Amino acid sequence: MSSSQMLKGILDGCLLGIIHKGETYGYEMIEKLEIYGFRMVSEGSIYPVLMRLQKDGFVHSVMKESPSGPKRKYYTLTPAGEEEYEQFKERWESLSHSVNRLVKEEN
Amino acid sequence: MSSSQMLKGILDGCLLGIIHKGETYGYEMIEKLEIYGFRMVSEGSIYPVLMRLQKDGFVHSVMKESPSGPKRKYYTLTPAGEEEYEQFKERWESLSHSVNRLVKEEN
DNA sequence: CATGCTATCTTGTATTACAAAGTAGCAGTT
DNA sequence: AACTGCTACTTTGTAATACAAGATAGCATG
Repeated sequence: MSSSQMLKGILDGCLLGIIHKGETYGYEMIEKLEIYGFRMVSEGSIYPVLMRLQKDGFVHSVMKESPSGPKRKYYTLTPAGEEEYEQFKERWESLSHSVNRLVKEEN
Repeated sequence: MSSSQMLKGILDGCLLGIIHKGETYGYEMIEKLEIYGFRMVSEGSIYPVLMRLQKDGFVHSVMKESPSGPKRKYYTLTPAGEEEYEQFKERWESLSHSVNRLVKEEN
């Protein structure tokens, strides 16, 4: 039972959420996740997720020049991605309420 | 991205929580999970978890007669199990706050 | 030209939820 | 007695997926 196991099935929804807030690229998403409090989400975790999201038609990507450094792959949500994000939020609401009822219940 | 993936790393903590509330057995835990709102957590999910928890020394089990039906394996938390449950709650707090910041943030 | 930061991708591994199937006890009905 | 359905636990195989580790490469600064 580790923290990383708890991320399963949540990470992809969180990435949809971050892209939903505005076009962004992989490397920057890692920094944003850290700001939200996610500890040590590594590149090896998110790049495969981004590719899966694209394969499933939830995101669209464009290569753009960086003002300094290598090119960046910027992601945006497709309509299907917006819909998927809405569904993720509902699933998260349901799950987190269940866990909180259990964990915070007095007795 | 399915609901079942979101359970990963959470189910074992929830089982610790249910046992923490009082001695109980596998079949009954499934019913209790349903009451808390967990949808369709099947036997094939929880029995392997219970065996892992026992192997790791977090729970102790005793076979007892049922007033009707086959014998039941009743579980209780060991001190290490109580400690593990406390740590799970902290990890859950941290993770759920991070996700909620992301998901509920206005922008 | 060497170092370090930025940026992406790939491979292999470990974890784990779950479907499916099996075993078996007991109660009530036919 | 045989059948049906509920209770109760176990095992096997599969699919999903987070992540470590490593590879590749552009750019800037000293």
